[in-house]
Amino acid sequence: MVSIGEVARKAGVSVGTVSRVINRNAAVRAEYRERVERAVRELDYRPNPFARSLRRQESLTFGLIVPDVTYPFFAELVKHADDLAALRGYCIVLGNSNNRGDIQQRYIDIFSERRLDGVLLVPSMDTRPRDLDGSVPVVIVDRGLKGFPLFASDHRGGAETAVTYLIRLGHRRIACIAGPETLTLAQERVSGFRAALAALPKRQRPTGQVRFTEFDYVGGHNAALALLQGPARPTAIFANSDQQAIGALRAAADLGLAVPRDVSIVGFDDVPLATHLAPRLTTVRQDVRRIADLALQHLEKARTNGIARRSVIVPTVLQVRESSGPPPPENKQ
Amino acid sequence: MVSIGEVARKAGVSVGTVSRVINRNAAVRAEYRERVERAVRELDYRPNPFARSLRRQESLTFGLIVPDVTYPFFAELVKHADDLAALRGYCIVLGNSNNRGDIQQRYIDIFSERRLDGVLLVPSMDTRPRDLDGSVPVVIVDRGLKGFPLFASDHRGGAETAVTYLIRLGHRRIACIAGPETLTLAQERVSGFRAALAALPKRQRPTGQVRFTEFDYVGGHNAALALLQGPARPTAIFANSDQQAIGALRAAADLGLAVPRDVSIVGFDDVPLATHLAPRLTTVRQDVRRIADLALQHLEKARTNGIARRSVIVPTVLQVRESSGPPPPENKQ
DNA sequence: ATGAAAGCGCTAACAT
DNA sequence: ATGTTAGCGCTTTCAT
Repeated sequence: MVSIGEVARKAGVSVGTVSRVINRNAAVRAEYRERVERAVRELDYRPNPFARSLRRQESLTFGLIVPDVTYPFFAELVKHADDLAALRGYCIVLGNSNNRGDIQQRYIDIFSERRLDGVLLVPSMDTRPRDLDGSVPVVIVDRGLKGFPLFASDHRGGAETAVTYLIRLGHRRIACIAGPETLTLAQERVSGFRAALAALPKRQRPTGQVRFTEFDYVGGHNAALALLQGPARPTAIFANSDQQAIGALRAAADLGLAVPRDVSIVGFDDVPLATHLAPRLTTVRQDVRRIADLALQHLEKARTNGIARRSVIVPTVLQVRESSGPPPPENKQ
Repeated sequence: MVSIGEVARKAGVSVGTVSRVINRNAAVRAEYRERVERAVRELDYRPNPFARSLRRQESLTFGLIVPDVTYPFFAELVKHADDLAALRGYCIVLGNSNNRGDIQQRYIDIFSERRLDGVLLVPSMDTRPRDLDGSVPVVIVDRGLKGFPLFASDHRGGAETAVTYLIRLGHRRIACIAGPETLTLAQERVSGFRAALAALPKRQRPTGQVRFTEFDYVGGHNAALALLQGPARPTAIFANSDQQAIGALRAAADLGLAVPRDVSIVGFDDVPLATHLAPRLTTVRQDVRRIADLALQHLEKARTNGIARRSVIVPTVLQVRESSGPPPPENKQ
């Protein structure tokens, strides 16, 4: 590996000058600059990042901790974060917490030991990380820890819009498959769900059963099975993730129910898969890229300005597709 | 940030001794060791990783470049790689090449500039990376560049098994939705497909149309649409990814065809989603975790032994589920 | 077994 | 505008 000293010698200048040329931040005589650039090229010189980080106290690296990359929504988040970070000259090191608080904590520790410049944290369900105002700046993304500033979608508003849409369609028995009860994210979507129901006059107010469960396929499948086999079968299900919605689709198929003829299903996230199912999924679109961008931006400024003190809420958009429609005739009011 | 010097002072020993205690690789008098350990604890000392990397010439970090994390198979790979790397004390920095050769190349460059200890590369479709025997050890995973050593599944064998199974079921018009023609991976699966067909005596040899396309939902959807609307509609489709198979499922639904009654569909990968669709997907299971493990293991040894010279092939297992069955009666032979 | 000190490769402050 | 040099924090050799 060629060092800055060798470049300096070859170019016939001092290491200081070479450094100035490389970092383009100081005036260097044109002739020297060229000599240095040529030497760099000929020796194929790459500055040693460890030395630079040691000196500058920065790693040009962010950590990203997600509950599970194999959930399509998080995969999307990872993809955008990676892309946007690269645009800014940063790398992303990944931490897959597997929905476990202890693993999440381990990654926070590792990332702060490694002196990353910041961490994007999508908290896994069960634990509030200690040490959040420790050595590494942390920004919470997607789902809030109660009371912590957050970069996320308007979960409540998105849910309310979706359910209002179902009500307008004529549904009066609407169920909600929510996320794990411990997550504020789930609470917020449920509260949007309830708000939509509450908007109707009391006497025709729809009934709204809620089931809290995992955000994944299995959670949605089981919850929908229970709902659809229970008393007063709902004519519409509002699931809090597309994965749950897919599980619900599967449950409907299991029971010989057609979607949307017998039951309407609405999801949340609008992952790519949503448009490739039969039927295509009606769902609440989150602007993941924008969320990632804002969070990254914030992290980049964090060293100078300190960490976020206020939450940033990004709007969602309902995508109406085939999996929702009017309720069966006998249920119309 | 507390430095090793401060620890040494507090413990009343030299920095050398502190270093020896931290790295547990040298004999240190028990009394000193304890004094050092206490000082470390009380000061909450964490060795500076940049200084260590600078000295040791290692980063304890691997890069992982995938065509697209949002493809469930790659998400799975990333998850396992992350987990297994953490077990070994390594971190994974991600590079999402977006199926583009130029971005892939950019990540290879970035990763070697950053002096990562190794790179796991799942090549994107169109470009052979230059500089493969450059500064950073690279291991190719999943899909081969012609002539390069590779850690991957037995693509050919997996395909052959799947198609043989369809033939045994009685299918005689079997089509193959393959990956992009430029990938050896696709070629190998097609060759397995053809080998299975060729095993039958000439006069009853099934016809086997092949369509090369993207590995994603859209590719599968379009290919299946064309296949199912073409002359001599196949009674079974062997798709080269679960995503393609899902697209094919959608195509069948579009055309009012029931699966598996009118057409059987088989996928490849066995991503988690495969068991959560209606109908559940028959598919070829890849042992992603094992592949990731072997590749990582190899990378860890690479610095001493040099990079792989031979490919490692991991067996696959056919998972029979609901999306496949005997052909419609009128097609039985 | 331990301390002293060189040196990894760079940046930035200082002197000219 | 440029060269010289201290020092970032660690590991490791060398002496003892």
